[in-house]
Amino acid sequence: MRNEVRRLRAARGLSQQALGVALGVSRQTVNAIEQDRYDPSLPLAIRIARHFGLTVEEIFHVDDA
Amino acid sequence: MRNEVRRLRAARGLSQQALGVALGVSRQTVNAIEQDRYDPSLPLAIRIARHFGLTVEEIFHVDDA
DNA sequence: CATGGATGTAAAGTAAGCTTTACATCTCCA
DNA sequence: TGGAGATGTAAAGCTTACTTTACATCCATG
Repeated sequence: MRNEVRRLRAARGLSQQALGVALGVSRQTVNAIEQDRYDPSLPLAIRIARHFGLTVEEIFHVDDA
Repeated sequence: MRNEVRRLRAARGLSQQALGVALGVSRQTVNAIEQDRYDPSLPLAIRIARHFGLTVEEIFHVDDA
């Protein structure tokens, strides 16, 4: 799964740390998601989408199906 | 997190088994999600939403935030 | 130069998502 | 009546999501 998190975060001038705090996760988690090392849980994905005022599907793109 | 999976599945006359097959998961997984025993992973949530022609946010509702 | 902020990454541990196998209950229908 | 399909649930096992701690690198700026 690819995602737009890095782009959205950078566009707002936030650090990974700051975004992590806003989302209630560690900066390592933000980093891992941005680099596609793993997918966020569903509740975290929904919080991310809300944070950026977008839908989950606008931020997270399934490669295969 | 609450969700509309049972309602949507029943409206289409599908068994948990049939939905599981369509989604690529076991019927126990469908059952557990319908009963809020745990949240689906993000990729599974996206597949569910697609299956029903809805968005993730239309199907999965975060209680708290 | 050196200090600090931002990022990348790794290891160890816990919790959550999902599987298979198995059993129990209920309902419907031949 | 009894067999089948649908559902609920549990245990054991594997993988993934996330944490904390820790260290390394890269820039920018005093």
